[in-house]
Amino acid sequence: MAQQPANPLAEQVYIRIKDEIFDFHLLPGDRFTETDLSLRLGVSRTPVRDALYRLRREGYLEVGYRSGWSVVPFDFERFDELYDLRIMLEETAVERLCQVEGEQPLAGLKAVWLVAEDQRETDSHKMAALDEAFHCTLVEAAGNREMLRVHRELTEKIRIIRRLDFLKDNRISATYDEHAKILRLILRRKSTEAAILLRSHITQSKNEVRKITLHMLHEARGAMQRGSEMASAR
Amino acid sequence: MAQQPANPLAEQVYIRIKDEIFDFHLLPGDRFTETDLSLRLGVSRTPVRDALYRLRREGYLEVGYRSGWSVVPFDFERFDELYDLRIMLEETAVERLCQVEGEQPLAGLKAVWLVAEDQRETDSHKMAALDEAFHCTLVEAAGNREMLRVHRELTEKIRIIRRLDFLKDNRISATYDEHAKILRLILRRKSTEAAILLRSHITQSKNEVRKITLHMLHEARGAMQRGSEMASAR
DNA sequence: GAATTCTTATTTGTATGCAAGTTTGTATTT
DNA sequence: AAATACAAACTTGCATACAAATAAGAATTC
Repeated sequence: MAQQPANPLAEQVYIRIKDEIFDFHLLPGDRFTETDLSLRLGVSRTPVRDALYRLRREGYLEVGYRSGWSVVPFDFERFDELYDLRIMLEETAVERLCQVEGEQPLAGLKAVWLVAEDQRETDSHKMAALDEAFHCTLVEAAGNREMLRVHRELTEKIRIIRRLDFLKDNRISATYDEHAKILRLILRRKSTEAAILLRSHITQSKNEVRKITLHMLHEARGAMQRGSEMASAR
Repeated sequence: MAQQPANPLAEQVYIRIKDEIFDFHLLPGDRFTETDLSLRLGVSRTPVRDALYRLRREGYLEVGYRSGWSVVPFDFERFDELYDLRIMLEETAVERLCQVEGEQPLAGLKAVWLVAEDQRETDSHKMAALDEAFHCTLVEAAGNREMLRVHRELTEKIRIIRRLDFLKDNRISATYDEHAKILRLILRRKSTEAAILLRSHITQSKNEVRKITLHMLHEARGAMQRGSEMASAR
């Protein structure tokens, strides 16, 4: 019943390459060719090309005219701008949620974030996923599909550095506290306060990310790989 | 010196098909195949496919698994949501522009919009282009490239109906008046008033668009075609 | 006559072939 | 020894060939 994706192979290749970028197997600046990939993945160049061009349009890769592909280097200014866009989208979402009459569609969030301390998640990977889900749900509940689409794309693009944020565990508990506060404010329709808190919450993440240097990236690379080895070993 | 686009043929095909959609040569619901297009345009299926998949990702086309392509039908709710997204982006831009110290980078706009009545543009095509440029410039001047990118994509997506707005010529003079007011408010750093006026200005366009029925679309098709014939005949 | 099944033609997804242009390594020259 | 010129190998962009799945139509059955 689940309808087949448009071109299955290209989709798989897309996910695979993106994962390799996010797991820092493919590092910013790395160069490779279409033939490399098609041999390594065991498919022809056609689906590989489809996936590569998609990733190019999304800003992850660049291609030189007959001179190969490369992973685009990190651009921290761009991340800053994405965070600002994110603040704008989520603030708008929160304001709309506070104006909504009747029950707000945020029941799922309560079950995750309004829990006792010993119920909290500690794994940084899972925490990153929960954090994403929290913010996406806010935007989704606001009911504008285009804003949701933009927010989703944006979320994908900052995921690579957002994951690094949760490697410090004080960030995990801080996130729990702030999410809980924001959620309570929304449920009580304190629009302005919720928006202010949300803005400072995201700004904090943004500032944490600023501190991330290339040195930290390499440290993180190790952590990520150990993490995924552990994950795949169970 | 102008660097070659990544794949020239695919790019041309992309522009061509998009134009055909916007000029209502390809109507919502129309079906076609890759081979059709490749024969009609005289290129192979490869660049055609590249272009089609790009248009699909942008929401203009859909493809059935081994059963051909079709132009997606109009979704007026989606247009509404795009207009709301647009309001949010431009309001933010205006607020930022009012906070900027020193000279604002809006000199170009003054020359276009703060002119005597007899200097005003009357052609609906050119008017639509000027209107687009006005709003894009606002966002661009605010300095966030990601917001600008989203705004550009959005502008592309509503262009198809925005053009219809200026077929009524009272909309042209109203637009001139409102743009002039907004611009003056920004230059005088009246942030709140500028934002309010901008919001109502865009909302008006949004409401005009709501009135557009499929019947109007067909009328407009004639006008568009006559327009482009006249344009190409001189 | 209507519904159903099977066959055939159509359509996209994937693989491969070819050509134009770039890069890289080598040989030659100064 | 350094720089330059040249050639061969690569790399992408586009075209074409093939395969799998779908849709449409004809034949058949009730």
